[in-house]
Amino acid sequence: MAEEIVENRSRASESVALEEEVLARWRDQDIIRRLLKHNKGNEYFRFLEGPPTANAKPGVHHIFARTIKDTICRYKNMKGFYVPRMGGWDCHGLPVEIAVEKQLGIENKEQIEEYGIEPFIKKCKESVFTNIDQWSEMTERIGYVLDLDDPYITMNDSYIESVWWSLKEIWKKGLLNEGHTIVPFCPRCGTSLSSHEVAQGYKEVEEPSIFVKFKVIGQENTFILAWTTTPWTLISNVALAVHPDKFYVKIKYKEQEIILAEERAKILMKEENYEVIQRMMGSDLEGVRYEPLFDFVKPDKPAYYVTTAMFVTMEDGTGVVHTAPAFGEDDYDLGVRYDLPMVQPVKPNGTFEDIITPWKGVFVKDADPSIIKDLEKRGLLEGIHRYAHQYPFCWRCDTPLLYYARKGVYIRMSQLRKNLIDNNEQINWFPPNIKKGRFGNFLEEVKDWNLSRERYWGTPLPLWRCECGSEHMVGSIAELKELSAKEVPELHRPYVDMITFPCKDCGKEMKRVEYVIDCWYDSGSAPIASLHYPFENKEEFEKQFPRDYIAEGIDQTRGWFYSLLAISTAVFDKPSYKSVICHALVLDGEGKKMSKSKGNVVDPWELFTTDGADAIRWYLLSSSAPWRPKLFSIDAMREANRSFLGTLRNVLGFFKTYADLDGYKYADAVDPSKRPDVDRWVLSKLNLLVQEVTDRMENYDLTGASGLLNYFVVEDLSNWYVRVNRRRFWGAEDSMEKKTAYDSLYESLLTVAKLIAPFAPFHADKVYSTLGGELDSIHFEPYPDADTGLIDPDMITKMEDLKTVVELGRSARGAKNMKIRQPLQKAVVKGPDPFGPGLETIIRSELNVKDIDFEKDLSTFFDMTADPDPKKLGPKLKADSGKVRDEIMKMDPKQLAKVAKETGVDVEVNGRSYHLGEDDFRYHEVLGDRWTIGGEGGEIEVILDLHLSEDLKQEGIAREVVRRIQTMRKDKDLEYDARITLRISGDPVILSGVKVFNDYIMFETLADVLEIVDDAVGQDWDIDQGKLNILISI
RNA sequence: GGGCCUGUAGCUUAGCUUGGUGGAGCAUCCGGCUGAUAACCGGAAGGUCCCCGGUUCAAAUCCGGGUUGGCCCA
Repeated sequence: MAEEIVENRSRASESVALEEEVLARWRDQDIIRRLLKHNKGNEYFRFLEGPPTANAKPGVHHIFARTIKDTICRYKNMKGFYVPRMGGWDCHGLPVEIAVEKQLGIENKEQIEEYGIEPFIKKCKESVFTNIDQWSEMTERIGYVLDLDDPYITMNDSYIESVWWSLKEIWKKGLLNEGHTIVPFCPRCGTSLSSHEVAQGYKEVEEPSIFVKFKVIGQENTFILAWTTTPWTLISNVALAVHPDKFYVKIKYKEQEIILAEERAKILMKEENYEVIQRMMGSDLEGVRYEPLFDFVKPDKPAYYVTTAMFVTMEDGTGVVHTAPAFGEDDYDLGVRYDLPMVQPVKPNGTFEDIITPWKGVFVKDADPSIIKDLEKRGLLEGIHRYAHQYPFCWRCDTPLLYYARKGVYIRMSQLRKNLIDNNEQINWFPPNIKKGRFGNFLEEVKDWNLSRERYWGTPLPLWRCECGSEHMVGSIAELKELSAKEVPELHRPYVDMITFPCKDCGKEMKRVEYVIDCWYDSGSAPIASLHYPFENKEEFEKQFPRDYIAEGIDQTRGWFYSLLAISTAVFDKPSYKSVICHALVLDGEGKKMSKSKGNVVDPWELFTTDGADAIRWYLLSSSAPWRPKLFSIDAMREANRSFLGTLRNVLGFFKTYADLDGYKYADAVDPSKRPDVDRWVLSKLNLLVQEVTDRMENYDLTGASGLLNYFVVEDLSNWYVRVNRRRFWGAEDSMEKKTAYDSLYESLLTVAKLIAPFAPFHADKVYSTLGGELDSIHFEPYPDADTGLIDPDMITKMEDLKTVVELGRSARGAKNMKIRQPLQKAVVKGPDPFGPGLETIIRSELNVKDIDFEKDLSTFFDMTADPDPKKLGPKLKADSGKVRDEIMKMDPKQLAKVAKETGVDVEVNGRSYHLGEDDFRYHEVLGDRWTIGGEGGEIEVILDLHLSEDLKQEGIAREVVRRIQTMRKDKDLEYDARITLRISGDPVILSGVKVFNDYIMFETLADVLEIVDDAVGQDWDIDQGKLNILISI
């Protein structure tokens, strides 16, 4: 076990050493910066980096995202495109504020104001880049080509200025409004929460839910029954809502007449007796007026009547929903539709206003029991139930959240719904189902975008307002300067709040509306603001819009993917990106989310020092499609490293070992048509690979491409081409065989290196430099083009058949326990046409046979056998059949078949004699004892001749001896080309083999002398054929 | 609570669009090969294709319900 770990380490550290060497070279030669300019002047491939927040450490999932981005961009760069890759940092937002609050030991807005906005945002600014060094180092270490020298930074004034410009564009189109929105609000912290924060705080709670009776005006003793889980909102009730298309009933119940939904009546009243007086549609109830439950607040608009709404469900309650527009989103929307008054008698700290005399100053939820009691006393309560449901709590202080109507500024995205959907049509989604599914569905129901945040650290909303109601949206720094005639030190709060200017309508002072904006708007503006458009880079912006490609986690569907599309639709009515890869999260080995509290987080830095970046990159891209969740297993990653990168390094090592010995340089390559069949095969496969990989890459199919590359490197190149051609590299003298082998292997390695360069940039560059690449880095090379003229489909088919033949031959040997080291005389192959002398050599050496025959019919190798057919014997012989059968089975089955066919068989049992004819037997074909078969019954069959002549036996011994000598050479760490002297003693049978194959043994083991002695004093060996002792000296 | 995705050998996964005897790799065991490779080759063993129901001559595959894990939303 311990050994295994050491092995894995050393294997992995080979990778790390290689990468560190390449990294050092990249640093020396400034490769990354040069790549950023590579192909400048050519056509653009327009990529956009989604800005991470640099105040948290990068994790494995960030490496995943960056690998996906980098691989596509590197590919396009090699394909000849100029690929600008500007880095970006997302700086604003509540998470930053919260981090600073923690640092300062404060936790609400009052405390921030006490501390001072100016020092507070200074702290925010500092905190933003807490971990920027880690991000930069990670980016460099994984080889992500990204411009970190000149990134876009969402908190810079130039960036903010472009954001302001876009907001003014939207404002000019009349798409920016102020109005109420219902927001989740923590009464204790005094702030609304972002949806992300709310999502963290859902808990299952059990609360009282009550059935309340609303007295109908103008109908004696008649009530509408409604249901609520928040009794405290009844004080703010202004309407009831019913479903327009459902049936409602008026029933007689306990001497009163009650109106509720028919479906609900059946469920709620099933144990009781009630009589239906009247049946009607919900829409029939619209406009019915009722008496308010409470009269603390006098509404300023008509209220207290029945409305209709589609959101009313029959899942629970009575099918009648009590409506308080100030305290629920559905309620609010309904209020807008019916122009209902907004009754809001609750203070921001969650207590009732003084006008609610009985409960003034009481926290609303605490007032519930007493409100219930009050209703009960007045006979308006019909029942109380315990009701369990999910309710949000403040994730920081555990206070139940309240939904409040708050004023806010929003973009009317609902008005742009059709544009969003049309623009989405032009986007190429990976995986494709996101387009119509998750994202498309979201667009179908898109809501207005609540842009405003009552916070401090964010892009300030550039809206100034005068008390006369006049508004002005500022679209640039220059405009602000001109209006105010003041210098603006920076665009953040509180500085920007101090800027005022006279109202053009009334001359009074205009003040900024003190919101900052949602930070998703910041990052969604990146295509515009990263270039400081339209103040600078107009031409560059036009060249880069829309972007060709972005890639982020699937959690960004309603985040960045949406904000990008929303802003470009609102400003330009165009999508801002054409293709997008949504990748899934990286989970731990058990499929659980990685989190610090679970302690299952994989530290990227550890992986960099143990396994290296290419291993992580390759594993993440090749294991499954990017949108499949990655169950990150270090073992699986090591396996990917071992099998792919390890094999590649090894093939390269093999090439280098012999190329150095022979002083081989790639020059004057032999024309492929003049190379051996096996070379033309590998070049066929290579060029096919180029074609197929390119096809996958063009379709953003990184996993498909990596699978093809893996197969070629491991199976075709290493396990087949190198394996079957090893001897061509060993030969001492220069030959055409050898030259072409080098040429073909060199070309294969170089092309493969270029193909994998986007995936495993370090290994690719190492292969390139080892092969003597001319440029400073492989990454400046063009991506290979397939030479389709070299693709020979017949050759590919032939080789597939040949491999099958070898496989079946080995299987045939295995069936009879015949070692491959023992040469056999003949293989007989059925199925394919002859392969030709070149390829047949491969079969001869792989199967260790002297001859190969191709036959159409193998029946001559089979003998006919027979056994009695029990179905025939039974009916004929009855009780004796078993005994007759036993008797016949004593005979040789081959002889039996012959006799049965010729004369029939006579048997005597218990004194009775029987004659069995030809038809009483079943016949079988069995292979003769001399042969062994692989693939019997298949399309291709291989038969091997097991007969061993004296010669073959002796050669078998010779090969055993060679094998032992080679093992000893290896153990002694001899140089590959070291010459040796051999002294061998042993059993006579062994020595006779050695004598006959003296020259062969010397040639194979690079021996200058081979002496047979009486008693060699080297190593003892015990092989199948006998014992021997071998002494090697130099 | 809702929407989307997901579940296949001990582990990682292919197959699902278009129904027809589930296929790899790793790990295990037996055997073989080896002067590039702790690699490789032959063989064995290992499956409730998450569960239940439906459609069908036939379901891993299509449909419905449930469930696991994930994401998004509430």
